[in-house]
Amino acid sequence: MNVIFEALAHPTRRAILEMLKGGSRTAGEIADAFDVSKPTMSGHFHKLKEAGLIHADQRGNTILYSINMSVLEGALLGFMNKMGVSARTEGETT
Amino acid sequence: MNVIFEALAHPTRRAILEMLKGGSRTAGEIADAFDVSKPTMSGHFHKLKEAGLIHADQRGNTILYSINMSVLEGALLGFMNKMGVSARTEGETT
DNA sequence: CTCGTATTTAGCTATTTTGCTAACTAGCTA
DNA sequence: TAGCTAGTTAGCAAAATAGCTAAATACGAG
Repeated sequence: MNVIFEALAHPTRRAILEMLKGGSRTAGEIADAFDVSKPTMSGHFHKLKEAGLIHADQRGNTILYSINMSVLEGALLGFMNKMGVSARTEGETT
Repeated sequence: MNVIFEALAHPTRRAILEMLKGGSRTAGEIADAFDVSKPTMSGHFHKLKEAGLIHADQRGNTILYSINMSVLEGALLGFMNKMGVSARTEGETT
């Protein structure tokens, strides 16, 4: 849980997740969308991966990253629940 | 928004918010509940305050801190919304 | 096998964060 | 006013973060 909130603390990493929300992208595609070097982006990927927020899929020469929505949801809803912030997932009846 | 996620990135600060969820507490009461020095706690209060997540109320000799739930809710729900995570506040009909 | 492309790892620097102790400020009480 | 209590500010050190360039790795194409 802590590693997830640490991963979410950087605006670039939140933007990567937002971009991935629209579908999987290669490391290069994502990197091109930001104004930092590829190694720096690679470091961000690493943190997101270590938090379990994204998943890497080697596709030949490239790496296809995709978001792990359930991990993000779990962390956010879990924290909201602990904080007494009322929120529920679509369809939940509690 | 960024300042809020940065504030939420530290486990002690999240724990402070969780403690404050149960009602207002003085700086000393909160500090006593954690195993770090008071100046360190004061630094955490400062970050939470600068993020708008807590509010300080001077009561004579002591400072009473309380959580600003709407700010926390706004940030979490706002981010979830941007990420396409389905969540709504209690009673919302959208 | 060699070359080019995609991406990460290594190694470095600058900045920020977290924590500490010591000192200061403000308010209460005697 | 003097002294206590509550809390913050100042100043410092250690560690983590974020960024860079250069080099390494891995794969596919020729």
